Amino acid sequence: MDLDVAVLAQERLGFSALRPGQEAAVRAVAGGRDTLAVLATGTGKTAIYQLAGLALGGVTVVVSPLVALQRDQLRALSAHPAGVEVAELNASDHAGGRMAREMLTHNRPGFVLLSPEQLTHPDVLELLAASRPRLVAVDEAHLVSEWGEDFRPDYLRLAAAIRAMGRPPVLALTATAAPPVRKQIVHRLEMHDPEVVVGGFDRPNLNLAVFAFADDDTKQRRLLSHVRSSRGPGIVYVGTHRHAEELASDLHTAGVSASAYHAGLSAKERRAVQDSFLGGGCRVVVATIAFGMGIDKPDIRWVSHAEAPSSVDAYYQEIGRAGRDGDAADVELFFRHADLGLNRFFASGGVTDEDLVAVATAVDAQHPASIADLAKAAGLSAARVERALGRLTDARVVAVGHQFRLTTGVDEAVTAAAAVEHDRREVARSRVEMMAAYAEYGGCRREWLLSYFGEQYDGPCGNCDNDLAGRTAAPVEEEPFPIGSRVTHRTFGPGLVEHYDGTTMTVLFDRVGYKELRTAFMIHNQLLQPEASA
DNA sequence: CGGTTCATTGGTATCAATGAACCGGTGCCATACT
Repeated sequence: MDLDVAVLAQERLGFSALRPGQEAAVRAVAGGRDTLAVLATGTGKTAIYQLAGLALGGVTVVVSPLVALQRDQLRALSAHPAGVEVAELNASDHAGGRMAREMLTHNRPGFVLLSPEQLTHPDVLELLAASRPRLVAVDEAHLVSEWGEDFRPDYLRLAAAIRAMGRPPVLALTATAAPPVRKQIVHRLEMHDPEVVVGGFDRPNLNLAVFAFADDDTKQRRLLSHVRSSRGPGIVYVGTHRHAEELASDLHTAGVSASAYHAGLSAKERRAVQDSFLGGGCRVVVATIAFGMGIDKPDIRWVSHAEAPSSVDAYYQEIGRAGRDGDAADVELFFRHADLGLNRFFASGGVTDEDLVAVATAVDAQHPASIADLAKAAGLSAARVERALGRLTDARVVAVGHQFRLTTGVDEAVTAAAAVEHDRREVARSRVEMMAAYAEYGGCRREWLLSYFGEQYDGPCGNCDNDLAGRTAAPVEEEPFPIGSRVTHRTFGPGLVEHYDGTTMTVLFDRVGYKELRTAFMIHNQLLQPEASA
């Protein structure tokens, strides 16, 4: 398909230039291909689905995680007179819902913004299916992987909803996704032979540093004085509501303009903190992971972490909010090994074999039509049923149509789903351990982070703490397999060589996640082999 | 996993010490009340 994306952008949206990643992604989608675009914030991801939608014509369905984001996007889309309609569809805006319904019933071209939950309403899905959408765009697509498992399970049912809409091309968009997250997105959205566009992860203006502590009191004191002497707007990420309140209050006492932000606050309070931070009234926000998505403040000068987040992916997402204006910004991790306990706890929670048996049996015997029916039949809470159903869906042993059905026998389904759950837990735990590996790394931190995201970079970068102190990673003794090559381990199975550090190597295994291995041991005992090419 | 809270204990006044139990992050949505 010979589509002049630049001309389309100019004529319909008034854009004079497109970024390289944007053009490649639009071209692929407009040509009818499923596309995963991993592009840095600020690349204009909205423009990608907007242009692709205009090129394909008809209705574009945009799945977006937060009502607040939908509203921002609605504004952005309406700002350019592209000659099509834009409407949101959610529980909090009846007028918007009416607009969307009207647009769909009368078959008018345009964009419909909604949450994954909306697609579980049969009437909404029917309405969308009847309009034969030409494109489904999934924004913040890493959430398919991060939130689908236990928090917002309807992310796991997107594939079924997309099938019900006639399976138009799927465009998944995200700023941060390491290889296993990309794989998970492709798997769960059932993307066929997708075009994968990956832009650069490098953020050269971020100065990376880690301060390590054994003792919590010392860490808290150092953090407090660090923030007191900081300059310009900044964010401190903490692990719990309680810490957010305490630190904000301590800072306030010390004369720093600081506010806490977490999901325990009322919508009104959260709004006030956010507005004050954006407007410059409040200089420091002490926040849990609730804060950040949709916050587009270019001059955030620093981001500090009082506790390590649950993965390097989450860490990179959070520090990525600093220095969007391109000026230097300081990014500091106050690390204590014991703090990983909370993350290990969050990573270990999951689905028991008993739950899988109960749910699989109920699906097989009754072909329930809804989660509520299924919960009643299995004798479990809806939340537990959702989680178990998620593993069965991941294992591809349950079919979702008007009713839930197993595609195999009960025993086989349970075995397959239990294997999925086992691997999921291993991967989640290994992701927590990678956070410690980053904190304890002795060489160029920027090089380490970029290799985590599969990007080649040769340090020193000269602006991380290790480089500035003249520290270097232990020399790599041997490098038997090239970085980025596929290998097979006798027990861990196939994986990707990520990194070498002194006498160890890091491999990302498909089934069990990240492992740090003794390089010499692997070779001597022939535990690792290059993967036989297919 | 690790911290905080709360009840029990001991030995007879208060309270320190011990250990068990509990809790911890993200947001859609619907429904039932003012």
